[in-house]
Amino acid sequence: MEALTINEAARTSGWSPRMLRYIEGSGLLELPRSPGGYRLYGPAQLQRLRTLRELLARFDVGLAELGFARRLRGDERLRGAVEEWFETEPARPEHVAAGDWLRWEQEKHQALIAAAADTHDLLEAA
Amino acid sequence: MEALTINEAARTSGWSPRMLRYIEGSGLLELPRSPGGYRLYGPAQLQRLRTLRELLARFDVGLAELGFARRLRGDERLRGAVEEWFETEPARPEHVAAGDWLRWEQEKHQALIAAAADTHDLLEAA
DNA sequence: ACAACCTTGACATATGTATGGTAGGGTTCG
DNA sequence: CGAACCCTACCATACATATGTCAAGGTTGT
Repeated sequence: MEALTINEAARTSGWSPRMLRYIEGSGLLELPRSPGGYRLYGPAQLQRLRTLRELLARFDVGLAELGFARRLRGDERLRGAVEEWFETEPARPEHVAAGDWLRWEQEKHQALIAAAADTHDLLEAA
Repeated sequence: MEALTINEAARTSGWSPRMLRYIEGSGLLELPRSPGGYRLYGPAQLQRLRTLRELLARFDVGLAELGFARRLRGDERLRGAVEEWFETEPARPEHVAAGDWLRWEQEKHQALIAAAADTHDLLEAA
């Protein structure tokens, strides 16, 4: 046996066996299995588990959040949508006159104008 | 009044007033306030709220996850650490001999070698 | 074969996320 | 001024995350 089984891996990685299974289930770590189905932890996996621990502790991040980061990396469209959302400048220049405000906003992202129609109405009514 | 107050914004954005406050608190949306402290929703904010809704629904993402994406964008070091973690190739080439396996791993990321010492011992003992 | 270890699945709990209320007290604006 | 609306601060709930533990049954290695 060249690789460690789950309890040995737990001792050397700092995670509990329970969490090692949980982490695998979360998709953050792929593990080879023995013919009988035992999870096998080699140096590569152990290293990842240790750095994972360090990473989560150092930045106070959760496994779920890392899972989302993973999604972001893998899903081009998700990443694009998120990027686009953040890129939309939320700051309103103070020197824009109240009357020009709406137009100024609408000119920024034509693709989003449609949904803004009712807002326009509501604003007019106010 | 050129901007909407929270209940009006709720009606046009699809979020409940409660959630509008929650979203502001989550840091995903900054809002100007009236002199008396009322949250003010202009077209920019309303647009963002609508696209936010769309984004979360379309990809089944939560506000907390978006919050993490925000952190990733803003925190260079976090992003680097996460990137590095994911970049570490978890795949082990099958043609690496058992004896060379550890060395092969260790050569990959020198900064991480220290923590691997006990693993080495455990592996030797096995 | 047998002791020691692993697997999956289920139950349990503490904390966090996402929402909805309510109460006491200020703000707006006609 | 007064009705209508907003604010902050709680309480409450349903589901998710993170973890522990236990039971019934299969795997390993000597």
